[in-house]
Amino acid sequence: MPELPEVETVCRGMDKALRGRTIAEVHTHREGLRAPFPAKLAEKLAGKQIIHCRRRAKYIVAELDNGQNLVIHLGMSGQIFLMAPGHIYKQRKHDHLIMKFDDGSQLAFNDARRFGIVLLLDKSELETHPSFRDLGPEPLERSFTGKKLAQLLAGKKTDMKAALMDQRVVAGLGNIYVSEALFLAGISPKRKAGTIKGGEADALVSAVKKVLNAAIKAGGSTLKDYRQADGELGYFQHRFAVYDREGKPCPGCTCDVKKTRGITRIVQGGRSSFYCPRKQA
DNA sequence: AGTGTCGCCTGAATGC
DNA sequence: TGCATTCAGGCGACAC
Repeated sequence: MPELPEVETVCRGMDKALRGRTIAEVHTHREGLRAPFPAKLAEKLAGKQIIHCRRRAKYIVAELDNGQNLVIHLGMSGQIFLMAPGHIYKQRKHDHLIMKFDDGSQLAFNDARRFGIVLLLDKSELETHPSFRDLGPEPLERSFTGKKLAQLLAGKKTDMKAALMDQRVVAGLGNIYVSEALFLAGISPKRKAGTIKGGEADALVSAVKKVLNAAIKAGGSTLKDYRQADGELGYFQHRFAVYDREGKPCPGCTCDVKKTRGITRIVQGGRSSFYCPRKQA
């Protein structure tokens, strides 16, 4: 379940390992994932140099020296394995795309559930492609303020859970960090989105930035030795306040959890939300 | 246009 | 032990 912090961590690892590298060979082991791989992907990538790797929403964007961009979305279960030069590559189950580089580095895109996607886009398409066109603001940018969020939520009848999951409102949040941010801001996932404004909007934006930055920091510390061994990127240990903690006390809890039953799980739009009904109004 | 629901896919966890 | 069922969820497709 890679969300913004996990994708950011993967991008940083890829950038460090692959910036300036030239793609030597590409192999695909099936037709595609959620969508077919771009036609003649291996041919189109061979010989191109990677200028840098960056993130937009939950997409990894590797800019190539011909103006094209290799775009990877990890979906639900996608993982990137980076292997240092000299590492003997052993194919794992669900390794769907392999890239080899001029210095002997290798990258494997592994995705058990195949919800991931691979695109090859021109620079201009990073604005116009359906996957990018409607994306909302990056939550960690300065321009993402309480005022901005309140504008985006104005008039919305959906609940806050759905609103923050909507990539058109803000880009990069998923099920985990929506629960975490709403808890930190003291806002119920059931609140109608259009009612969030002023101080609450400010608090929510601060909470979003705080949970994302903390998670990125946690991910960064796991990156240290990523080029050793198999170089798995994308998942790291991170302690959550409410996510997947049904029935447990929330941080700073003073309740009698036996009576209050602690953190509550509800289903919204077919997805679990975790929250504290006593702290989140 | 905005909102809500479904299905894609596999593996881990759970139930009988 | 083994088989079946449930659940996880990003996101596009679709219905209303």
